[in-house]
Amino acid sequence: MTDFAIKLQQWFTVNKRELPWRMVNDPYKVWLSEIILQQTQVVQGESYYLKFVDSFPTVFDLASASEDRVLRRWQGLGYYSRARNLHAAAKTIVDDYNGVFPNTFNDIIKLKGVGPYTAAAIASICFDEPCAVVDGNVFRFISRLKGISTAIDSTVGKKEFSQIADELLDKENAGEHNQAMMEMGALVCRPSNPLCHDCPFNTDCVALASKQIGNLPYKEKRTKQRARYLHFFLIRNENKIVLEKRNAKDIWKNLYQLPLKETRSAKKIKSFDLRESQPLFVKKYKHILSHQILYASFYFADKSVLSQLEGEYFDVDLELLDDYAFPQLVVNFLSDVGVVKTD
DNA sequence: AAGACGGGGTA
DNA sequence: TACCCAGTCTT
Repeated sequence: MTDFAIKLQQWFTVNKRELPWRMVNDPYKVWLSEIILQQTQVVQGESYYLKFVDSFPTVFDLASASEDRVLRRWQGLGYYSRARNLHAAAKTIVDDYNGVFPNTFNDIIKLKGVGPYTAAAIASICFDEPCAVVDGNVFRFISRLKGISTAIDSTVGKKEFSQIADELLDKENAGEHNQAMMEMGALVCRPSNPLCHDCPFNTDCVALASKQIGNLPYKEKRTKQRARYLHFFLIRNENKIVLEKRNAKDIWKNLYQLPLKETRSAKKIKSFDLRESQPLFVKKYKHILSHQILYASFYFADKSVLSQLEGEYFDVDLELLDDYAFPQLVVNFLSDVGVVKTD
């Protein structure tokens, strides 16, 4: 065991957070937590984890549930392919593994939605396989500790950081070591205002000595956003409203929404002939996603507007809206006009 | 190799 | 604003 690994695990023993998925090393629950925490902070994912464990205590419960029910539990968390893949993988585990979670990195990574990070996390935490995890926390911690400015979003960077993580790994305690690496990145070696004064490695840190903390890790790509203009129609009759399901390869796949007309610009809706149904403007929202800025308008309308739209529409009783997963944008609107209560 | 994919938080 | 988050999949 290296001095680094000893110091790291001593720090972890004292400072680790009590998180619900750390109570037991049930691979089903560890898997669930890892999928939920992809690109998601612990504070945001924790309540979803508890909801999932409560709704689907075992992989059999998850596999036998409908996709609608799984997506509804995921509502508001984003990156919904995670939920769809989670559901598909649960079926694989039940059908191909008799419900017994695969126990090697090479089998685990075959599951839908499981990549190198998640496979290493599960294999090390649950099955003591010596695989080093490399997530955003580990990239940051290593790049600063070693003073490495290779882009973390490049192919060579991924290889380089992964190799260093392998060298640092305590192979006898891979699961604890990996969690300690990530916890360091999350609690001490934070993106901004890292706690270098309290860091057990501050005398070893290359970036700290060279005043490069603020410049590391280095990333070369920056995401570009495009604008979209969405016009939703709230069509209400009696105690029902009209919905449609999103099926396209696009954001929010397999979620539900109000009847939608998308236009190329903010003004195009004016050429959209709505006179007969006399829609009443209600509310505008600007909704920010990683790659898109959504300018959304919501209108009250009646059923005649549907003849001017293309889509498969159906009525749903207001009492049953809880069974459908909606994009957060739609949840915000329905909540603001009192059609639904927020959970 | 580069984009797409959500939503919330920080400075 | 810009960047980040216990990343993965598609093109």
